[in-house]
Amino acid sequence: MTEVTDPLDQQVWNFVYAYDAAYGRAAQAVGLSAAQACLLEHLTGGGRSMGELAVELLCDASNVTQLVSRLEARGLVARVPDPADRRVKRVSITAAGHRVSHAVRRAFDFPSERLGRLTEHERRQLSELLAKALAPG
Amino acid sequence: MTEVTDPLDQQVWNFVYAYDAAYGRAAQAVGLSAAQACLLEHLTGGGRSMGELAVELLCDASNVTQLVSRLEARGLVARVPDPADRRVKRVSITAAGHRVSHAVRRAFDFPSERLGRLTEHERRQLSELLAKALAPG
DNA sequence: TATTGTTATACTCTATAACTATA
DNA sequence: TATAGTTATAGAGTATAACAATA
Repeated sequence: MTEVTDPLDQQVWNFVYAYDAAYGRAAQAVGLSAAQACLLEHLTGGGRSMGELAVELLCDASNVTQLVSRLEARGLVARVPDPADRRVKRVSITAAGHRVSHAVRRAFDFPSERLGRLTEHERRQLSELLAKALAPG
Repeated sequence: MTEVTDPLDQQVWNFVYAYDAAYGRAAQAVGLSAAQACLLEHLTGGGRSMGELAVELLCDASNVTQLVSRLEARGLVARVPDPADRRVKRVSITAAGHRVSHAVRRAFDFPSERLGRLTEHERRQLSELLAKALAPG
């Protein structure tokens, strides 16, 4: 039986495969799992509650509890009860967490090695194509 | 501290995030994990040895043993010793495995929902950009 | 002796259900 | 009573090291 796959679909698959592999290697080089690096990345834009993290990471709250606990044990994030509603825990990245997060970015060579091959014009083209594909609706 | 991220890098991150999430949902809809669906997908082009699968899936051979065992227990793949070298096990997809694999493809809506928004011209453009980014060397 | 694959083990990821604390 | 988060638990993904079978 022959599997008929659209050539572009296959290319996108390969692209995502390479991207994911590169990100996993970058996280591993710094001693993190991809899930841990991803959570840390989400905190670089500012603190989040546990529930917000669960929504952003598309996973269950109980999973966030464990991920945060492991990162907290390594001093990369801190959990602080929200004064306004003491059920809520605000998670923030520590200075050490920032250093590790930056190290992941430096080790993540996909953007520079792959996207860096494109000219400015090509990058703008790609940006417009991705925007159209991802647009809501 | 402000995180400065190139807009294209961010878009590519979002694109890959959406792609991975969509693939995970497609696999789950058929009762497979993403890793299992991925392994099955790799067999649709023909049989592989355990070692070949480990190389293609970028993981350890002991991991392939477990993934294949679970798929075999559900009748989706078959393990046959290679007559020429009886250390080697050839893994092939069964008829049931093909049906499940096709179901994953049908449930995987990212290509149609997202890439399908692009015109033929845009798809060709995207194909060329990805080819340039992924070219070996 | 070298190679292919498996087993034993351990850790992480992930979800469900039951629980605690707070609102 | 409802909500935020945790704990207990279980299944799956993953790797390392030790092992068996074959070459």
